[in-house]
Amino acid sequence: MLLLPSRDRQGAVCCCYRAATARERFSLRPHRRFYLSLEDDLLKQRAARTREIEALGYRPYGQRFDATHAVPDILREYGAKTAEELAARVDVRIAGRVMTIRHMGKAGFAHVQQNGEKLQIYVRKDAVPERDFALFKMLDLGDIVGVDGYLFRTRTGELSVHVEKLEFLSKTLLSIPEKWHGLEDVEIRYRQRYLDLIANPAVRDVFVRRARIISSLRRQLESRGFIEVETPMMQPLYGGAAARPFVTHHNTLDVDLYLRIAPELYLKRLVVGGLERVYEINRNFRNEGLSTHHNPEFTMLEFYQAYTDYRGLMDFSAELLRQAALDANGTTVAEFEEHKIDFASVRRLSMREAVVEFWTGADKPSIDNVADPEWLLRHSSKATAGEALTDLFERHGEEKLIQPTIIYDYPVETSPLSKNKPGDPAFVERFEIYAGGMELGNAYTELNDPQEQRRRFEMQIGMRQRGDQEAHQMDEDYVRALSYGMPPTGGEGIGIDRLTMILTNSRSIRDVILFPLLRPEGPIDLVQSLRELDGEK
RNA sequence: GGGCCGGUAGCUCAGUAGGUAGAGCAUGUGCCUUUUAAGCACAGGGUCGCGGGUUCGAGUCCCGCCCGGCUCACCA
Repeated sequence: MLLLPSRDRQGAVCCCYRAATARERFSLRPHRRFYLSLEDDLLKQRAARTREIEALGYRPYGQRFDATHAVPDILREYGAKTAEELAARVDVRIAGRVMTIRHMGKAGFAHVQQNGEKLQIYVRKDAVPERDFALFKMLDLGDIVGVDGYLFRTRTGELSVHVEKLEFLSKTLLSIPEKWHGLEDVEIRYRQRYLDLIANPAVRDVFVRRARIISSLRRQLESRGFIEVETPMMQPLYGGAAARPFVTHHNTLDVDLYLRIAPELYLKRLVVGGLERVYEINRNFRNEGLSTHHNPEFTMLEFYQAYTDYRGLMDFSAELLRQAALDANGTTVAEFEEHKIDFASVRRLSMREAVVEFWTGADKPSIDNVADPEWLLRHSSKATAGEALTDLFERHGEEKLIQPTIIYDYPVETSPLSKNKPGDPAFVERFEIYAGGMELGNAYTELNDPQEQRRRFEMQIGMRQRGDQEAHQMDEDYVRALSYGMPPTGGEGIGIDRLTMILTNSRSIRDVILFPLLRPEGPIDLVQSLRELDGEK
């Protein structure tokens, strides 16, 4: 009886978590058919109306409709034209979803929405075939129609289509959200994103801008000779990041596989093979908590460029971000929460400098302090000086990095795949990009010495044996690939979701992912209602 | 996983002190040929997230559970 989620979760427990029998499930919901809820009522009305539409000779689920314009095109092209300018008749043929209807006896107005924008149509009895006016009178909010007519301005000045022919293209059986407040229930917005997109044009805009960001990055990489590749998402060994994986199973091979936590090790194998500039934009999966900044599947751009190093990537990253901001928003300045974040330039600080600069509280350290292992270990509970420095940076610096900032030179302990800094073996040539208080990207000069890589993996295995579940595993094939010689290479990953958050002023990562991960919803009960309607025909 | 907040009509929300469950939009019927949150009249629509308890009586108080949001922890 309830077609929308957000209530009656008990059934969900029953069917999803306890494997109840059909009889148990039925007995839990004994009242279901004794009530005639409003929504069942609406469903019945609309099913009946579907048959009436058919009786008038229209197909309730329509057919091809070749429009002359999309609604946004008309608004752009004719939005500024006066009534006099429109007097020279402009014929249009448009399609869209009916969002409002105002009937006035022998005439009426409606707004038709397409691609997130609305255009008013005016239907009067003496201007359309009799059958079309009968159809107009039985339209429901949410139906999809096509119209032929000409543009005019109403007495109140709104650009509208004076309809001469009405076509029916698709029936809605369920009610669309209310016109004034739209859809605000966050849970329904995420679960039924299609309703969110219909009701909230700003949501559509976020995803349009997300697409522009991705195509901007692709265009920039392609223009510099990078080629796009796809590497395995199901991997027998997972690696390239510190994270816990999702596990799955292949039946025929009878092997467990991991959903990748990063594509890194495969992309570098390709660099070994001579694909000197490669990139991949796709999903990573990490079996960890959810938050406003974390979704278990998220989109990363990773790219590798042979014969450069992390310094080269710093310059390139700054340009990539600047241009992506420009392509998404037409300006390098992004309004994010209460900040104006300017991607025109990117500040650079070493991690040690950042700890000093952003230190909160008394006894601010000196650069010499943060380079002193003993001092570091006194100020953190971590086991090694390197981990202590990272810990202090995360506690003091990270959230203050609002403007785009590169933090460089990381301790070796947390970076098993990066090349050492010459003359400072405790550090590696690595940087991360921060903006809006979030980590956006991570890059380094790739470690290409197979002996050193073997030692790093062994160090990680030691950490794993001491209980670090996220420490890297030994990947012997990767060491073998490096043993054939990988050119000196710089590699980088950029979190597309987070970049999109900043460039679309979205507080939560769920607002930039079309279908963020949620717990499965309870019974929907629509199929049963539809089955009953089918029987009543 | 911890803390805080929320779940009442299709949608957006009220709900007083524990005493017969409300509004606007949407829906149905009638009127209305340039309206625009169109208007007027009448009508229908609720397992108050689920279960248990206290009580003569629970949307309201207590306990447990489900779902969501924020936040902390972990992470990018």
